[in-house]
Order: sequence, then structure tokens, then C-alpha cells
Amino acid sequence: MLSVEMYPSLTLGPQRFGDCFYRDRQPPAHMPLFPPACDMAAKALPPRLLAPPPVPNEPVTKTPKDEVRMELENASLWKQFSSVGTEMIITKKGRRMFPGLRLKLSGLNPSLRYILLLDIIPADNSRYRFQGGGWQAVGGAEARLPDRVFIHPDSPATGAHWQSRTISFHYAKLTNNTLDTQGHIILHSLHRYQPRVHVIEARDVLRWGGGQHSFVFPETQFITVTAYQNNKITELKISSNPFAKGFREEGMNSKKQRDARQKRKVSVLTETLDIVNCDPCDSTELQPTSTDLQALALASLPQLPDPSCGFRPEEASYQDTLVPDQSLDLGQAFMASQMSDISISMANGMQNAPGSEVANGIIERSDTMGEQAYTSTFPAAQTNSSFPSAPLPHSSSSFSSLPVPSSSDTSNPQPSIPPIDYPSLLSASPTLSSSSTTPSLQQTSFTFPTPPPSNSSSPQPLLSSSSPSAYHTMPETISPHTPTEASFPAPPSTCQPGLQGQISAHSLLTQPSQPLQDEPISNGNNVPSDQSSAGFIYPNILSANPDPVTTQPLPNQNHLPAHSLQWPLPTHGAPSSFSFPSVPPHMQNMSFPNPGSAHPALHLQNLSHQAQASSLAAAFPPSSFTHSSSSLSHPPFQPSSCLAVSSSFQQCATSLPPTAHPQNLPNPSTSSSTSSYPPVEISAIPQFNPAAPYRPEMVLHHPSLLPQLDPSLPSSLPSSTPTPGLYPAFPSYPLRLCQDPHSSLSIPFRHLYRQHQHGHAHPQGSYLDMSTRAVF
DNA sequence: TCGTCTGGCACTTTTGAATGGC
DNA sequence: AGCCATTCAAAAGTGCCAGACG
Repeated sequence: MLSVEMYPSLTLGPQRFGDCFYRDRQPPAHMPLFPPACDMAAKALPPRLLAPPPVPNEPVTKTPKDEVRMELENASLWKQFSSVGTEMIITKKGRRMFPGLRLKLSGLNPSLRYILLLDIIPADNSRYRFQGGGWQAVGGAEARLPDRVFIHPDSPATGAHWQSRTISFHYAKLTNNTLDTQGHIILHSLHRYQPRVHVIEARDVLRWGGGQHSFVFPETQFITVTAYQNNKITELKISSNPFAKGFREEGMNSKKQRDARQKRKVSVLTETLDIVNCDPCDSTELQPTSTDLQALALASLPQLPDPSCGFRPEEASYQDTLVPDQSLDLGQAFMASQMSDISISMANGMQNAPGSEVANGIIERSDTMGEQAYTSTFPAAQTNSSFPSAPLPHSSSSFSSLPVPSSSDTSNPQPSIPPIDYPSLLSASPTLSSSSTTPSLQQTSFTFPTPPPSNSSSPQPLLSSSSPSAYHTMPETISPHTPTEASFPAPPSTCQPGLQGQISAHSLLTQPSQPLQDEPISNGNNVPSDQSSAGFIYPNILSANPDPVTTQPLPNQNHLPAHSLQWPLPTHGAPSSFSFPSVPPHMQNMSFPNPGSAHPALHLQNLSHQAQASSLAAAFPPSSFTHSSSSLSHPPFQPSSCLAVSSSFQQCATSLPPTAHPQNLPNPSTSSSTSSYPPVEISAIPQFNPAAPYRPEMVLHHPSLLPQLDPSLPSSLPSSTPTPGLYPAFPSYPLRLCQDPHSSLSIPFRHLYRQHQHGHAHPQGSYLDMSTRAVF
């Protein structure tokens, strides 16, 4: 029996549903979020109990929805950043991601409802440092933080809704505040992360289940920072982000302008002081404007002895124009003198930032333009000059086409991997005019069947299911495959607000996707670059940092054709359950039928930090980031080719001995994309042995338990396996739903989580602590 | 001492209220 | 009175920077 006690890190977070009502100007075509009785049901919730994990007892049936596909619409922009080494600022108050995730979904059932989730998981268990122009792994990762998931504000919405527009997660914010009360996604600084997007069938926020599709875009990996380390990233951000327009060359906040302002302030102070000193009696002419006062105040600060700030010819005009005399309002004078520049700047800015993320979520096709902007701004990106990295790890043929930067430090025990050469890739794909083109990989996933209630006393009305039979014993539950419009009455006003509280979901991970059938990956060089815009079906664990000892390419989930990924429900489907802390038994589990242990592939999840790390290392090799575990060597991560590798590896892995190293993988270009993967006897692989020394649903699917249980890991690993870090390299990361404090939609879940009295005032609502940690 | 983080700054865009005209 | 467009200010989102912190 699972309980919240087993999940001490279960926390509440603000629900983002509110955004769709609260912030979006464009009213989303929302469907009712809650059933009419949601509030009543919520009120009846007893605290901190979890229903038994659903027990699968019926096979899953394949449905057409397995053809769900996702495209990263701004893949080009992401590639630009990834080619340099994407950095994401995280702040205490939360910082939006830029670039943001802009997605296009297809293949959904227009009449079904879906919830879209974004979560961000560690890409490895290393901490990074920017050294020598590149990112170097300098140690183990910090302990994992509470997992939070950003629910797309439109959720739940029909497939037609999702498919009719660009899906943007730009409202998601990242923070390094472990005590964050805003529901932002909490990350460690200087760690590498991989965003994931999950599409989950859901009749509403309380009825999840059925099909679930997870997508990973390797080019969206990033390293979190509190201040940008790589100047190229800064330049890219400034050139691409509208909010940073002021920092562009033509902007008012550009380096030149800032220097000019600094000089003006100094000049004002100097002249003022001179005047005061020379003619203290004539103060009437020195009545400073507010701007002058500010300048004076600032000028009173220690002057920066910046030799670079010396007078420059190009600034002469500024000096002459902006500091005409003392009585002139400097700010106005400056503005007046720069109006033309401002106009030009703004115009250019818009033109130069075609790939910019528009905060309002307006659909835009930024890829091609963004690419242009990038090439114009960073023509030397291909040189990777900022990454005098150590020599690449032994590049397999799969990556032979990648440019290998010269090594500046071959003796570096933790060599940095050069950034992905997206520009070169793009140049090789002139046809890439839009990332919206059909991805070369099919984002197919299997469908999680909703497990039937484990027993009659454990009703699970919250679960939707793709397995109609699962509802035979739950007449009150409507199959998610049933068109919901008619059967889903509008919720009472009190239910309008979205969830508040964090939901823990387990094992929302899907099995790896099968390659796109209609677009076989024939050659890593010739693969259209926007292939990487195709989402990966997240193969449970994303590992770009496989353990050296466990880098055997394990023919895990990859060997099964996606169309056959119909998993029987786990016998102890804990990993597949969404845990609602404090939810009464009949509402506690959001069951996500898990490809559980009943199927060999289920063990893959449980071996996330072992076997999957190795297989995924090939499937998701590191991007431009360096992982320099001394014993590890990664092929240069080429997101586009990575996809190819991903698919090809699925095949080759099955034919490789367990000890085969990913680097020895055959060139994906030689592997034809196919949907058929020969089944593999998982049990033949030690790491996949069902007799794991721990219960995956209790350990690997809950990071908080991992440290304590790590000692058991070696028993399932080769004796030479190094001691795991703070947490296994790639555990199966559960989903945790963050509720948006901005939301006024939280009423139902307020009841769900308001069992403790540690509420805190919040400008936009009251938030409560869970028993184990402050949330709000 | 160094690397990292934080808060304030100036600038921008976004958002919503206020205003005025029809 | 209602609708629409415009204006304005506040809020929020940026990167930069100096100082604080460990």
C-alpha cells in the first residue's frame, strides 16, 4: 500500500490552469474543468491517504490515438541556442524560459480531452561549471528538488483545441527557490535539464488516464544558471527575446548606451560639482530635474574606472547631443536625440528577432526567420569558437558527420563536448523552412490502459481509461474515448478555478517511440534538421550521462514496435498512479496505467538509472553540454541526428550484446527507420531482471526515496558499478502537478489540500503547507 | 580568492483601466 | 447608454551590474 508517507516530498504547487482564465486575453476554448460535483467530492477528501495502486488485469487495446505527434515549432530557435549551449536563467521569483516551448500537436482525437503537462527533469546527475568557454561537469548533482509539473493553462481541452493552435508553455517559470510558493518549477542552478511534454487523455483534471504520450526534444536541453555564462547565449537571448530588445545594439540599454549614460552621469556630476564649487551662490540654474537628481545620485556612487568606457568616436555624437548643458533634462534630451535610433532599433529588432518568443502566445512561424537571425548574428557559430572543447569522445559513425572542434585541452579529464552544430546541419538542410514540417520521427506512444479498480472497495472514479473494460465495474466513470461534450456538464462556478495543489504522478513515462515510418532516417547528415523538432516519446528515463559501467546498450523498450506497445497493467501499478495527497481513497489515484512489471519493458522504468541510462545515452546523447564524467565519453550530441540515433539505436541495441557501448553503435544513417523491433528477452539482461532488489514503484518512481534505497542498487548492478550519486542517474521521474496560485480556479483542490493550517497569505490567494514542507 | 547568487537598475513589452469621441 | 479607439500607467519580463555570500 502506498501512502503519502512514502512520498514525503509530495508538495502542492500553484496550478497554472488559472492562466487560461486569469491572464490569457484570448479566452481559450475551454471545456469545463470539473465535474459538477467536484467541489463536493473535494470536500469529502480525507487527508493523506492514497488508494492502493491500480491493479492491471486487462490488456490494453491499441487505438488510433497512438499516432499522436508533436512538433517543436520553434525548433530552429532552440537549435540555435543548443548549438551554443542553452542556458536558462533561474531566479528566486521565477524566470520564464526562453526560448519557450512552442508545440504543434496532431493525431489527437478531436473529441477527447487532453491535459498537457510540462516537466523538467535532470538530464544527468552532474553539476556543471562554465570553464574554458564550455560547460564542464564538475561534480555530482545536488539532491533532487520537489518535482513540479506545469499544466498547460488550456488543460484540459479537446484534441481539436490542441491541434488548432500553437501550444506554448511560455508561462512556465523556473526558479531556484526550493521554498518557492508560486508553483514554479524548481531547479538547481548549474545543472542540466531536459524538458518533457506529456499529453494525457483526461476528461478533466480529476479524471486522467487512458492514453498518455510523452515527448522529449533533445535540443531543448539546457543548463540552469543565475547569470549567463556564455556571451553567445546572451547575444542570442537579446537578439531573440523581445523583452531584451533594449539590450540590442540599437537599444536604449545596449552596452554603448549604458556606457554613454554612465559617462553622462559622471559628466553631470562633475559639471555640477564644478558649478557648485565655482559659483555656489548661483544655485537657481542648477535646479536639477528628476533625471538630473537621479543622475546625481548615481554619479555620487564610486565611479567605475572602466578603461573600456573611454571616449569612443562612435559615441561622440551621444556626448555632444546628450549633454548639451546643465539645465537640459538629460533624459528628455537623450530620448529626443535617440528617437530615430529607437524607431530603427525597434523595427530592426522585430526583424532581427523573428524567432522571438512572443509572450502572448501568438502563433508565429519563427523557425526560418529565426534561423536567418541566427546566421546573421552568429555566422561563426559553426566554428564553435566559444567551445574550445576537448576532443570529442570517440565518435561513432553515427556522428561522424559532425564537425569535431579542435581540442584546447585534451588532458582535461572532463572534456567538454562542443555544441551541436546546428547551423551546419541547417545548412545541409536547405529545405528546412519550417519546423512544422513533418518530423522524421513518429511520436507514437503506447496507450496506458486505465487499470480497473483493484477491488470493489477501492473505487477509482478519477481514472479514465482507454480500456473500456476498466469501467465495467465503475459505471460512474465515463470512458475518455467517449466524446465528452455532451457528457461533461459545465462545472459550477466554484469549480471553475483550476487545481490547486500539486499532484504526484508516477510513471507517466512512455515507452520510446518508434521511428517515423513514413520518414525513415537514412542519414545523419541528410536528415532534415527539423527532425529534431519531432518529439521523442520519452522513454521513461532520459539519460545523457550513462554510467560507465552500465552503458551497455540495453535493448529495453526500444525493441518493441510502438504499435504493439500495449502493456498489461502492472500488478503493482504504483508507478502508474497519480497520487493525490490527502485525497480520499476513491480519489487518490490518478491512475496512469503503467507499462508495469507485467511486461518486460516495465522493468525498464525501474532501472532508469541503470540500464536506461545507457540506452538513452544513445537515444539522447548530450547536447552541446559537456558531461565529463571521467569514465564517460559521449558522442557529440547532435539533436537531429540524435533522433536518428534514437530510432536506429532501438534497432541496433537489440542486436548488440549487453556490453556494447553506445559509441559502437552503427551509424544511424545506415539503419532504416522502421516500426518493427524484434522483441527482446528482457530478463536476459541483468539490469532488467524483474527481481530487482527494490520495488520500483516505491523507489525509482519516487526520488525522495532513492537515497535511502541506493545501497540496494549495487545488487542489481555489476560489482564494478560506482556508487550512485545523490540519486540514481536517471530514475523514473514522476510527474508532479503544480497548481497556479494565480488561478482563481482552485476551489476544488483547495479542499483537497487544505488539511494543514500553515496557510500563508498570498496576494493572489492563500496557499498551504503540506506537512513536510512549506509550499505557500 | 573565487565562484555563485542576489537585488536593484534601466529598458522593454504586456496588460488593463481610464478617457474621449461617436 | 453603449461601443470603439486611444492613451496612460502599472505590472511584468529582460539582461546588466555591483555587491554579498559561502
